[in-house]
Amino acid sequence: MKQSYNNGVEATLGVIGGKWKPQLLCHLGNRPQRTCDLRRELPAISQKVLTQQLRELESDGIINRHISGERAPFKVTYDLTDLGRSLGQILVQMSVWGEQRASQVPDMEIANDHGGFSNILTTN
Amino acid sequence: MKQSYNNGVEATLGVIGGKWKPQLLCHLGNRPQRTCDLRRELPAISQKVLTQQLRELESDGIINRHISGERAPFKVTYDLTDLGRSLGQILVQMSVWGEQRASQVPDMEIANDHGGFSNILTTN
DNA sequence: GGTAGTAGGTACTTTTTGGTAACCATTGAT
DNA sequence: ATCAATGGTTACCAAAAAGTACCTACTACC
Repeated sequence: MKQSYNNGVEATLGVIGGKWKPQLLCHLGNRPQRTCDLRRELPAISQKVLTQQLRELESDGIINRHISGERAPFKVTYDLTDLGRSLGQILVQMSVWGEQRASQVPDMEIANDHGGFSNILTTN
Repeated sequence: MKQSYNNGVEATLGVIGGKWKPQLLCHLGNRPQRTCDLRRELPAISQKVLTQQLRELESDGIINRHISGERAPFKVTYDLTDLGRSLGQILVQMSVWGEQRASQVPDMEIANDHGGFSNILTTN
């Protein structure tokens, strides 16, 4: 089915808009990661949702999935594609804007800054 | 209730992430608009959701609401706050990224480009 | 043989979000 | 007197997103 957006911003939100995607992208922005690494770094995400969001990012061409080993236990690694890396600037700016805002609004907090994207900033 | 985000990107998505917010922000980025103007420009949005999203943007400090007239029919005008204008760059970049992506993915289209944000680009 | 680690799937439920339809109050125009 | 325009509100419903719980399959360890 052909998906239709009203503007570019929506199209972009369709890619980075999931609840966990920003954090996943950040961790993958640092370095390639295995599934179990991501689960350790984001203990609150369930397997189902993790797999789901990784599959979506993969089918959107943002990350690559590499499997090594023919029989279980498999070693599955994810990393950013070039397209994924091209989101870096946007994510950094959103991160900065959001952090600045959170620091000014008393009723808002950034819990455990998994994914400040400052790391991406240094590597881009 | 204190709202908590895991990182700045989520905090930003909390503000611009609604289904109609990017479009509303774009139209308001052009010039101040009345409720009925917005409804004419976005015929698909329902009254309820329009009011809802405008209220959220307002309570997030992104837009201002001005009422003129004491008795109905009121004249209600919305415009961007400084904070709202500070989102301009991010929205433009997201717009550009999304449009570029849509032009490369055959199964994706930008329907009726309400809110390309190129206008914001020129005024910022 | 039991347990933990690895990567994932499926069924079901809950929460969040968006949409429909009907309503209020007021004014001005026909 | 009735209707359209203006700017909402409310109760109810539907769809989307996320979460829970349990399942597979294989290996290595003790």
